[in-house]
Amino acid sequence: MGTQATERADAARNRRAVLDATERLLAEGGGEHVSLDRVAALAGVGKGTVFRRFGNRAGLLRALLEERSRALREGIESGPPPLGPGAPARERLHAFLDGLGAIAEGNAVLLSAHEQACAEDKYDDPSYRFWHRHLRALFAEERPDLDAGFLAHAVLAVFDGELIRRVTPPGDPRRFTRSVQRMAAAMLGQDDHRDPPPGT
Amino acid sequence: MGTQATERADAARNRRAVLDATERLLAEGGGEHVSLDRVAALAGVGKGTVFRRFGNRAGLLRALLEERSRALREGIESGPPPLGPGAPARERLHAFLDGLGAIAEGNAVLLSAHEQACAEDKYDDPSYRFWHRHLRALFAEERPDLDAGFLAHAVLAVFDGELIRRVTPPGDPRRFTRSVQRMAAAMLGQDDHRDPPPGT
DNA sequence: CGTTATGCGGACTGTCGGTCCGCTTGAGGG
DNA sequence: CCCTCAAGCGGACCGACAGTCCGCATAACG
Repeated sequence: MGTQATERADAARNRRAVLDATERLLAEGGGEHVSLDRVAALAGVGKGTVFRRFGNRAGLLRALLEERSRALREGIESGPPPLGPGAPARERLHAFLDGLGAIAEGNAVLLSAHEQACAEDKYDDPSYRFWHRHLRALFAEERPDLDAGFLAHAVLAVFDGELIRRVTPPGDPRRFTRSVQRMAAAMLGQDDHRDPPPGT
Repeated sequence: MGTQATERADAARNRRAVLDATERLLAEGGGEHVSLDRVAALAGVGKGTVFRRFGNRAGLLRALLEERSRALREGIESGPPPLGPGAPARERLHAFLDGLGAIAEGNAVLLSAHEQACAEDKYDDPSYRFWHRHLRALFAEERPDLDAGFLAHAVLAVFDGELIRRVTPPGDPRRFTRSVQRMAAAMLGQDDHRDPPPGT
């Protein structure tokens, strides 16, 4: 990704211009009227260029989303704990949801647009699969008795742009993230972030 | 709903024809190419008729969905326990998810199409709001310490047509429902469907 | 059977995602 | 410095679709 091995200078420039234009349109109007015509016009390139670079509408939005989440992905794979490997599953889960929640809260409109565009092949999206694998592994480690794969889908299902907008009151931008974290904790069991239960 | 106070006979006939045609198109091809042109053609009516009756694409799909879920809704409001009023929250929750899960499993394609069409005003849909209110009340009753409203959204978020298709293996059509029920039980706490905890 | 307003149909419009192909231009070798 | 040529560009073009509109048909009723 990023810059291809051999990418002509103008191609790279256009790539950025298109991405920036998309971002601006998303920020200005509601995400719904981000048509590819408009993106191309605002970026000052032809429509064909957009398609050659990103394949289709979904690809364009996905590229933007991946740009936003690359750091989180790398942090999970090889960063320091508690996000990266090494911390207990509960803490990694908390850290992961904190990071993903922040991205989602800051890009709710982009998220909606992407969901819309991806129709329903979003479950094949590499990013989705990565988050899902990670969550599944964490759940499986902590609660081998539950269906970790399903719980992972359930947690991700809540990352819906419109829902995030609805549950985020003005003046408390991290409320969504906290709700998700508490829900995930509830799924794992009562002992939220306290010591192990007294039953042992 | 149903039949308006004064509805001309041909109007009622067309209404049914359109609904049936939509159903057939949904069943045959994948839900994506259920264009209103096609629905009108198959129903043997003009396009204008479809729009006059249902307002728009989303309205058409919603009408079909409401038809499918009317019985469940009535059962919740005034049917016998455990679905209707009177049973403990845990049991009502289980019964509700059983009913809603059955509808969702049997109408996954319709569900996808509806999500697609509703873009993101699905949270204003009367049906959605009804399910949400019900769930929220049940959660609040059992776990007043958690954010019942958010949990209700989280449970409903999982009712996604494409997800249902993905997690439903051939030969186990109720697997999705069971997964949802177990997840909801986990949200409420360990004592799944057993007797009250020994702490009392 | 006459009257009327309710409902009908399908041509029409505007927009969008996506394709295609002739032209331009960056980049490297002579 | 210029020549070559493929990588890249742009925007005309296409088909499909949601939604509108208005002249016409007909159900309902006395």
